[in-house]
Amino acid sequence: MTTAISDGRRVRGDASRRAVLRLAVDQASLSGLDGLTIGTLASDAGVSKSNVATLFGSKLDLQLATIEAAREIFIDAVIAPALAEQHGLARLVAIVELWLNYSESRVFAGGCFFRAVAADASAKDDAARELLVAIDEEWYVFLTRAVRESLPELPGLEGRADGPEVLAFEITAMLDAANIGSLLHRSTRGYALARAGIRDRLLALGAGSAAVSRLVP
Amino acid sequence: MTTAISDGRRVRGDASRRAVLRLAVDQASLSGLDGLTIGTLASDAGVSKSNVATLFGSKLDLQLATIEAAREIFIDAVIAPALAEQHGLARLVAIVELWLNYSESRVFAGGCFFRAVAADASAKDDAARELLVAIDEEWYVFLTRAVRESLPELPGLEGRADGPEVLAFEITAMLDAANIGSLLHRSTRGYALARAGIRDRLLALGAGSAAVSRLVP
DNA sequence: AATATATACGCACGACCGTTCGTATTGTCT
DNA sequence: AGACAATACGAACGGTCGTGCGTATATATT
Repeated sequence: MTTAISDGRRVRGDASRRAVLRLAVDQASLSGLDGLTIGTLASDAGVSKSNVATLFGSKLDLQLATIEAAREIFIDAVIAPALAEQHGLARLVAIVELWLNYSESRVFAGGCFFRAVAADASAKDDAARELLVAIDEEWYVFLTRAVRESLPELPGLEGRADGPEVLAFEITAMLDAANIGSLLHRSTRGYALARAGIRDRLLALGAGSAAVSRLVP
Repeated sequence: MTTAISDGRRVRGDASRRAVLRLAVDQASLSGLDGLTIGTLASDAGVSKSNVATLFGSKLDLQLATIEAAREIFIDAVIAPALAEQHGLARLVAIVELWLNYSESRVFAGGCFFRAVAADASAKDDAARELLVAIDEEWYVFLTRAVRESLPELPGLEGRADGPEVLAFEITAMLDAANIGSLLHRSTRGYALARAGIRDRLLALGAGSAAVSRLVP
């Protein structure tokens, strides 16, 4: 009589899945989706290996659930707070600052989850890669829209049909470079360079200095 | 009587090492330094597993040799041809174009070798990571010097002490973003965006349009 | 109350991992 | 010529991987 999805009974199981996934996203952000192993995960979570296996069915399903969990954490850390800002340049600047904070504060132990697993996944050809591609396109749509909504405050971008796309590409590039640099060199220099580079870019496009004041090291 | 390094006898062994390493760099560029396995490598090379093991001593030494081999291939593909260009903006533009070609033509099967293995290695704490950090710093020194030698042709960069460093960071960021994008999305769109972004950036800094004419999709 | 479902466990399987033996062969040096 | 070092191989080691099986328990549905 109830719907096919009967969550009532699965309260215990969902709690277990959530606890395992919280460890999984950190482990995957450090070692990639292949470095994510059921045995290590079970040991860290204090449960049996076969339990983790039955909870997620297969390794691939575990990877997919891990990616989805990381996506929700990312939304909570960056997307949702940015949407709380008002339209326009203020939101665009907020996205940049929130993203840099998301990377620098190590919401995931290995920095940005999606950059950490992209290298491993891009060489494969399974559902995990497809999901990551979809999430990446989702990000570009979100960021490009934020740029487009800032056009009135970025007069330098007028008359260029691909202006928003190029700027979204440049911003993403610098965010990723800051993330990678901080992981590889174990310093915060990349974050300062990204803030300086993006701020200069926005100022060159005619942004008001007050609007970009959030982007200072 | 001869030097301690007697390469004469090792001709056969060196040839074997080279053949294995040529496969190793491709495999590592696709699967990372951890995905590089002695068994698969031996199978692909048509030799025994124990042979590969004895040729390189240990897994770590194999990884280090693979990184060194990739470094030399990268130098041949990008650094050396760029140094053949004259000083200044021409060389800087050549570096960008050579790098994009190096990534797009898949000199390594998995795109840029160093970006592919950086994710896995940055979470570890061994000699492989140190070597990759040193190579990355080597790259930044090289690129920053090329920017500095272009200062007379980039008047927009005057008066900014950290100008060359920021520009080198931005260029590297866009090159990496093009590389990652082409691998994840399996399209060449990222390369066009990187060429457009870097060209616009150089033009905005006062570069002559002739000097950057190489950067067109 | 009876049945079905979802956790959770222990156990074992085949496969692959990196490493290490013993051994044969080849090339280099004294 | 003889001693020595470097390839190359086959075989086996302990370890971990993902997966499947049987079983016990707790919850939900009938």
